[in-house]
Amino acid sequence: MASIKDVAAEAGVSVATVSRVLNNHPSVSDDARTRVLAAVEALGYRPNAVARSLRTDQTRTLGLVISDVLNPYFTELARSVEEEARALGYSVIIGNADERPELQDHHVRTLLDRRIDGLLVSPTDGGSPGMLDAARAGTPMVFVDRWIPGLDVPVVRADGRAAIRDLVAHLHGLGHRRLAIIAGPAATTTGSERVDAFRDALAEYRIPLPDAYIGQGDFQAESGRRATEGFLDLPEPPEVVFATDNLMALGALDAVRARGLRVPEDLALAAFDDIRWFVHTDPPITAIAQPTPELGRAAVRALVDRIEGRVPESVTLPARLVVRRSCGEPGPAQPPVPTAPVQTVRRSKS
Amino acid sequence: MASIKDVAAEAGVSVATVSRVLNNHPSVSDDARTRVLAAVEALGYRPNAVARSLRTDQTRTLGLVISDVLNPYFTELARSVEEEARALGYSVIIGNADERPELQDHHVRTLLDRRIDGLLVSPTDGGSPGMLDAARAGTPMVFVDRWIPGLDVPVVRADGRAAIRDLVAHLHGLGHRRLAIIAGPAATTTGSERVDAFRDALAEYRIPLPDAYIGQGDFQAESGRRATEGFLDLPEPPEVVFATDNLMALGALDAVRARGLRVPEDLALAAFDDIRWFVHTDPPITAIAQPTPELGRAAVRALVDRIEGRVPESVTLPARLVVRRSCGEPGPAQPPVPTAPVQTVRRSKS
DNA sequence: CTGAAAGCGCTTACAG
DNA sequence: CTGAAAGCGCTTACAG
Repeated sequence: MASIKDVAAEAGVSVATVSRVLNNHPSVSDDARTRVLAAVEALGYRPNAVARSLRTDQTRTLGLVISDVLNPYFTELARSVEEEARALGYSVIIGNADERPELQDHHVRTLLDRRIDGLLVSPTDGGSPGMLDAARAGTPMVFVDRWIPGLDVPVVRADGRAAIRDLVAHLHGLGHRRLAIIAGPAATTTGSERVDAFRDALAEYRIPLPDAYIGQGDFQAESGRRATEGFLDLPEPPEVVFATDNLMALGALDAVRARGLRVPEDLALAAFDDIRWFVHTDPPITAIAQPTPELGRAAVRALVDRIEGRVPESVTLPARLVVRRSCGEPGPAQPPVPTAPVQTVRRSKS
Repeated sequence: MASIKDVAAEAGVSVATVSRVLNNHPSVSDDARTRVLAAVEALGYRPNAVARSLRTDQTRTLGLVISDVLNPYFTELARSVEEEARALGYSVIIGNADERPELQDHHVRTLLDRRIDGLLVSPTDGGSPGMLDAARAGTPMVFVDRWIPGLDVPVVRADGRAAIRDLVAHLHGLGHRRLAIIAGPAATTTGSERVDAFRDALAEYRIPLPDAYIGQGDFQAESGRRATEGFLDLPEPPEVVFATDNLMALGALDAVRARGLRVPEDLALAAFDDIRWFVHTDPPITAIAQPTPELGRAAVRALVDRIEGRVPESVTLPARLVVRRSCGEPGPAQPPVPTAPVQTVRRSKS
């Protein structure tokens, strides 16, 4: 592979001059510039980013550590992150933690070893050692979606409280009184917040949330299946299950189907996080949608602000309820529904 | 951030010695080793991967350029690639081409600038300039899923021909005679192969595949929607549509639903690529499943073989038909189906 | 405007 | 077993 030396030789100038034209330094004669460019072209020269990074102490690379690539929510997030980063002149390296703290730490460490300029994280837990070290070491960092309380790190996320209130109002209006939830890990903010918001909203209707109606999940499908089976085995099973992410909703569907039961007749279902397939599931699933691409973009902007010496801002965007048919909503006569118009309920004020 | 010099000073040895213990070089005294390790611990030292890469001329990093991260097939592929790479001591950087050749080239170039040790690609087209340059420049490379003919690059992929024959036999057995297909871009191998295989299989039943029954898609949902609308507008619409990837199948479902029609009564649907949601769609979708994780692993092994001086092998694995209910298969009385056992049809011999 | 030189943080023959 | 030194490919004061 041609190096800057080869280009310099070919152009008959010093490597300093080559470097200058490559970096658009103003003080280069037109003549030198022309010859360098010709040499670059002739040799198909491409600067070695590794050498440049070592010298300049910046990689123009962002690390993104997400909890699970197979979760469409995170995939969409990753995509918007890469897009915005590219627009700002950065590359992004994704690390998939698979909801495993040790794997998350592995990626944080690897990313730091590569001297990424900043780190975007949606932590898998309450704060693994590597994570905490990174934050304390002063690595530019921003949390997206999930975060770790008590750290001085900006957070970009969606607020689901209002949408969860809307959901509970919706379910109550449909006549449901026994409502259960499949929670994510309590160590994650989204794990605990969604349960809290759900409990608070139920309280407004004086409906309790007994422990038996709280299924402990880990944001993966299998845990949603298990939790749902647990609910169905109860002497008095719930009428509705609220799965706090789309994969656990998938698991819940698996469980219901495995018993030969039906949604929503035998058990209604709602999910946090909306995905395109929810329109076509049997039945279409009522869900809470996050403004995912906006979150990704805002997170990148905050991180780049921090990296480039500006003051980063935390951002909270509203989530919204999307009503479909999985909670026993009235609709066109069964079976299979034609055009199911998507109703959107705006978040209630405050 | 502590450098190797700091560690050397702290341990009272030269940087050479520090480097040796870090790289497990045998000739280091126990005493020196102990002191270096203690210094490393005390300073929380982590070697700078950028500097190491510059010096050793290897990054222990693989590039993976996929056509679309939002496609669950590629997400699953990416996950298994990262997993296998990690097991072999490599990191992977993913580039998402979004089915756009220029974006693909951008990523190939960026990855090469970073001096990745090898490149795994599922090309978006017949071969963008950057792609071709990389192959010719001698970058260790392996194609996964899609490939570019005429290049001396190993290919790891699934063979869908047998499964497509099985599918056509299945559809014919169900009484369907007017069969349409939504193709991917002709410039991609998977785009053209699936149509060819479909046409050949139809020919065995003396069923023609008129141009009007070939919808031109681009592997994205929107194109599946458009193609399906085109079919429905035909004076004699097809009885079945075979979408050659899962996103175009999603688009097809959107189109059918938008007209207030039903699958499979008004139009049957089958898809290439199986995803977990197909079990729960209305109706559950008959699809051709690829051994995706195995493909990812085999591709990494081939690439690492190539990088480490061994001889890489091309690998072709069979895809298989998974029969569900979207093609008018007989099943438990409508509506909503309880336990839908997944039948698997093994690939026919030859 | 231009070049010689230093230096980023490592690794690795080479000499002892 | 150990250290001094060269060098990977760049960038950037510094001097001219």
